[in-house]
Amino acid sequence: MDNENISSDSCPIARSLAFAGDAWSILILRDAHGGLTRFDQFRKSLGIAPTMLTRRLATLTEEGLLEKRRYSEHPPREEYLLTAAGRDFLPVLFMIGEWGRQYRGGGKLVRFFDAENGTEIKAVAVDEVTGAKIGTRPIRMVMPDES
Amino acid sequence: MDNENISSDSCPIARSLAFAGDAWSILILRDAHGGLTRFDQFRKSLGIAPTMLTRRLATLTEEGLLEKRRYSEHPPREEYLLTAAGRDFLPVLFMIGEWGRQYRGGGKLVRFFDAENGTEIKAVAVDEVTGAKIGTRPIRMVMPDES
DNA sequence: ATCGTTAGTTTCAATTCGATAGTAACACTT
DNA sequence: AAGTGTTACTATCGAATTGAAACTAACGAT
Repeated sequence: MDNENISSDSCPIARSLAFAGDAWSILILRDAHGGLTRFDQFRKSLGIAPTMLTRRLATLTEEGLLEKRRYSEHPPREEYLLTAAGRDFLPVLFMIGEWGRQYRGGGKLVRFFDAENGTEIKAVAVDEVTGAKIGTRPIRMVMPDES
Repeated sequence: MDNENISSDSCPIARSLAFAGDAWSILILRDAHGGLTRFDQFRKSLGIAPTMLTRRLATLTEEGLLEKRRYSEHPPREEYLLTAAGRDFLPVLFMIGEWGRQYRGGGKLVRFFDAENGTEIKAVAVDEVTGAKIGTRPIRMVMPDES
């Protein structure tokens, strides 16, 4: 998909997708948010081929969503921790999840609760300024000028 | 990525990704939200190979995010319109965009404004119940029981 | 000394992707 | 009437990516 050109695109969605535009990366991020840090934990959780996992972890690390930390010198062992950029991906995960819950919700699904007051979390995207749900008010798109 | 098994997964994220887990699909959805409806509009906007586009449009249609509508009988011509499920994908697009804006924001970016009051839209994900931003409060995950 | 664990690499076949060219069904122009 | 343009594709084929399986390195435990 020629990620080089897309990264210089003026669309922030395209730019995000240039690195995390595949399902494995997003699933790795999901698991990282769930607390997994190690190669084998990801491998077992995802059933991913080790070649894929190596490459995806490397990309996510290069792109600054994960960072490698050595947790043992002998033998040398690394674990992968979320960076701030990786943690800030959580809202994306929740919105993807919310869509899936609504439109692919058959059978049993994992559920998330607010740990403090016990209510089930229902993620919605709102405009921080108006407080309105995204999609409920007309939107005007402004292209950057060429200057 | 064996979408069959993943669709029966208990994770709503995995289920969403089983169909829209590739960058082209998401970009098509983005353009559909931007008002594009026809094959050639998508092709030119995305620079996608027609083979890919045919396949992606077919998948998105099968999965119920787009619907095909005949807009001309002679010659037979179809256009692709967003369904309710497709429109409800907008929050996902906005959150992906917001992440890109924050972490891949160099250079000029498209911007979105509330058409009514002119303020720039800043999409944030919140828990509809508590009103708190997603990620600012501890979360408890509950697996579905096996019964 | 052998087994198990962790984090990979190597190899290779199968699938998918992307680019290019071609097709079908018309409308429009000359 | 013939040629050109538009739209929505399909066909073909080489290149790149993916997935499965086996193997390796560096230990620690028994």
